[in-house]
Amino acid sequence: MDKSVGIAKREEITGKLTIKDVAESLGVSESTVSRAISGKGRIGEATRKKVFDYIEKHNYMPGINSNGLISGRTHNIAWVMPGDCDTVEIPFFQHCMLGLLEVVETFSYHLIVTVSGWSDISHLEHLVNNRKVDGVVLARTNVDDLAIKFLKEKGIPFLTIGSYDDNEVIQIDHDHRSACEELTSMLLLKGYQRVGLIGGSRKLIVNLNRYQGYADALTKVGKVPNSSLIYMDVENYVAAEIAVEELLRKEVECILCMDDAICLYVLNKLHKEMIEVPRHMKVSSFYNSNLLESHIPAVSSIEFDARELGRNAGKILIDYMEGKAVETKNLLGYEIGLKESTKSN
Amino acid sequence: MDKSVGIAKREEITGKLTIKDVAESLGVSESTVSRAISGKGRIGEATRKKVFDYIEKHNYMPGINSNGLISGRTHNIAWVMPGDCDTVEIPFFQHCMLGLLEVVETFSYHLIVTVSGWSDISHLEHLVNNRKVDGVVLARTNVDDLAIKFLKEKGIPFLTIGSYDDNEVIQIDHDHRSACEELTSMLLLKGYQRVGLIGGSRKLIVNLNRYQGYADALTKVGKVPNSSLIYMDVENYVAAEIAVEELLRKEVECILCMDDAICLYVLNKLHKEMIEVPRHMKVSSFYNSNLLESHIPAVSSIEFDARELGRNAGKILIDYMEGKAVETKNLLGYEIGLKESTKSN
DNA sequence: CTGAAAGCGCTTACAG
DNA sequence: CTGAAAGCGCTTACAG
Repeated sequence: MDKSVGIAKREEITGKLTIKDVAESLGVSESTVSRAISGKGRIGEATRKKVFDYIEKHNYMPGINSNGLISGRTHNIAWVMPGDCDTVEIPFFQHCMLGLLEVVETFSYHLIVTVSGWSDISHLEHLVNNRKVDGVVLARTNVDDLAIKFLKEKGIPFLTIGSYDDNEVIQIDHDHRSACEELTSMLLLKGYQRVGLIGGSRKLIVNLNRYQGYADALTKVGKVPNSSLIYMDVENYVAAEIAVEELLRKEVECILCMDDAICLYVLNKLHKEMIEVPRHMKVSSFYNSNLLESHIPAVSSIEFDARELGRNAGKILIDYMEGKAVETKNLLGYEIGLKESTKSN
Repeated sequence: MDKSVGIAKREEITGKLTIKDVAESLGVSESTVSRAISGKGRIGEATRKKVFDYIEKHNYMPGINSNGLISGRTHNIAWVMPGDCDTVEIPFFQHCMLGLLEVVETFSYHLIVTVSGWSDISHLEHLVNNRKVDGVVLARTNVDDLAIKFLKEKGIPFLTIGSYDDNEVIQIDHDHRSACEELTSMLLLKGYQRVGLIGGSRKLIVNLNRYQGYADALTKVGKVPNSSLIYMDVENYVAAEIAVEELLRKEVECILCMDDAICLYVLNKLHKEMIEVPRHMKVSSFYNSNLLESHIPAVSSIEFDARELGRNAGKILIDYMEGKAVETKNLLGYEIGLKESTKSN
């Protein structure tokens, strides 16, 4: 077998055709070529065809930079993900991005990805300050979000995936609060009296909303959230394990998990403790990623369409950038999937 | 509660500061300002400071388009994912992209994402033809890859994640062939005589490589791959179910799955059939995503570092774009994780 | 319908 | 050390 290893070195820069070259070769003016290509302004059909044939044959392509210089636009949109996203968020962001990409590309925009941290938004700043983008989509909203503050100050069009308590910022989100309320209510209705909650970081607004939904459901039936059954800021297996141990001791009948990563921890811990689901403990998740896709028993959870969310986000932002009036608060629906894991005995 | 809904409409375009404005306000020439900012050419320290103070205070930022016009570069790199990527690939691509992003941003490039399909590479074409990018990274290699053909023809620097049988294309990949060979060999060594293989699409080069590795291992011990125990192009649950049924009938002792999505299907089917793993059947995967992360029993598989792959990809491409000589074939290592699912009884 | 000219915001030899 | 001028590749009034 020939296992020769190759070495590549870049030689010349491909000599790119300019509008001037085309004009000269064709014996017309640059303006004419420009008009032929853009289709703007009056232009003779014959000339038009001549130009088209030529650029087709010689593979002329307009330089985006020149156009950008003139229009002052880049036709780029930034997609800003958290750099520290965890297991559950990865597929969510990916689907969301794919949906966003779909509509953004339909409108001839391109998508520049970047990451930002809790306290470090330097990449976003670079992108915005260097005017590399016309608009920005934030993939997540945090409490006291630096990126939002920065973007507001800059006055650049932007939209957040996730809610934010500011009527001036354009935002789109699934209705986590209602969804969690509804799911919790259903469980309460099934007669489960003692329901524990294990949730993630309270720096994420989505978790705050999920908590609210849970609390709303309790309030509706005249209960008050019992803080001794609530564990927030659970972000790793150990924390989840401890929460489960304590909830077990407190003899809850059902454990609500704020997302699938937590739910996975919980299910593993219960398995370890030989607690059978749903026979001895009901379990439900507030977010349906693919993590639990094939878990046996199937886990009850709320189903959201991340891709559709991304599509909507793109549409709204582009509308806004093009001067249309858009609503600042946009909420998308969900579905509740009651499965095996919460079945009554 | 105040539930007023907001409406946003974009008003004026923020009046952006140009180098001319700065020059006039400071009573110096544009060239001077330019030199102060770029640091190129001789410039008085006093002037330099004056300019810096001013742009700091008034928040002047250079227009990327102008610079691009002059340099002919965009400082953008394209990240091209398949639009149809499945469950296993999503976290892989995400991690890979994050690694790529890391190094690309270090070198002051930005990353433009786009998708391409089997037969539709129009978005990539648009990006390249409009000179929006200086280089391209292909996230996956297909058999008869249209994108590769297109990029070669264009002469734009690019790199593929995944192998490709062409010594001219710069490529980086995990060593799937060796990895699969090694894992298969280990299983063979454990004494499993009849080993079945269930694999995905043969249009993906990675699957071809994995198959090769499996075949290599058999060859090494003087066996020939038994085609009746090999099921390729298995891309959904039904196909996997059929494959498992047949392998069961053929009394294999062990099932090798080419990736975690297939493996998940297989495990589910075995569970349905009440076949216990590893007691009655050994199961192993050739790729370790997070899909099986918490499966009980833990599943043997090969572990790759997608993020590191992305980082390396970025470094190599940038080196190449900057005129350095780079190897065209780059292979990364892996680890074999033997777990519960392949334990002998 | 087409051309000459000015200009988008910046950089970079070329003179001072 | 600094300025005036030309130019990057294109578009768009303004004349013809």
